[in-house]
Amino acid sequence: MKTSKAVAALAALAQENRLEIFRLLVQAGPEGMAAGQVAEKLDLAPNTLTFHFDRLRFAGLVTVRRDGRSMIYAARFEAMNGLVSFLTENCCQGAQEKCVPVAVCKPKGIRDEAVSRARRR
Amino acid sequence: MKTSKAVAALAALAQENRLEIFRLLVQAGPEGMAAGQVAEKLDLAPNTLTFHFDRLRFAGLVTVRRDGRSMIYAARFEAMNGLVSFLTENCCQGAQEKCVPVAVCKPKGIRDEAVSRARRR
DNA sequence: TTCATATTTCAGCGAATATCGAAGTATTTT
DNA sequence: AAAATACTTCGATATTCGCTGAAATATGAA
Repeated sequence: MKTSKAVAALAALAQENRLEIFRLLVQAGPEGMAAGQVAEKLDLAPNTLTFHFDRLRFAGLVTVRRDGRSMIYAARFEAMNGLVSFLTENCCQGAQEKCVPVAVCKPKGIRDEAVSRARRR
Repeated sequence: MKTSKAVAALAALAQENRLEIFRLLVQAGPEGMAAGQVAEKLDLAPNTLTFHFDRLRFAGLVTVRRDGRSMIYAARFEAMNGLVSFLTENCCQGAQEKCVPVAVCKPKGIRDEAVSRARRR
């Protein structure tokens, strides 16, 4: 992962509301959640929410799809794992048995391919 | 970990120079690095570097100690691991065998106590 | 078609951020 | 004590950020 990409992701998460949005999506899993549900759970104005979703999306941390009149947002687990491995890269100076540099989270429905792609970067 | 603490850490890392500083310290290990060495490696003005170190320190991501006329900065691995586990909290919806929620990195010289303290939060 | 629901776009404003140059402080060397 | 080294503090500035309110767009229901 490039530094600038990591900075974008960290900046996107470095805001109280956005961090909660992202964590909600992480816990919701790969199927995601409708924007309206998120708005309700976190008590945010719809336009504010759009603003935050845009930033998360631009940073590569979430995806969207339309379902009827709702927009379904979902966390991109590869991005999250990639960020974690970037942060912890070479953190153990040889004590490899104690380190878990990649593939921190692999929820149901996420195939191995995405994880190994993140590992390669 | 509280959300506001995580936001502070993410904000501290959400800047190109600071992220590189932190990664350098992570790779340097628990003994840390003198400010001057960091300045040289990353080609940063000393005052700018102080500004960034202050933010990392305030966010709980690094520690300092004086050694002669040098200031030695070191990454706080518990903080890093705590942040990672906060981000990935409950990310696997029951597929626990595939998840590594805490203690991602435990370098030489970091005792177990610090890791288990992070786990408790 | 008309209305209701779900979300996005736009303009604007106060607050926070990153960097720079100049001056200040602490520690070691001479 | 004076000079050099290693950082830190201060003041100023241009940029970015997060929120609000009003209006617009897209889809579904009546």
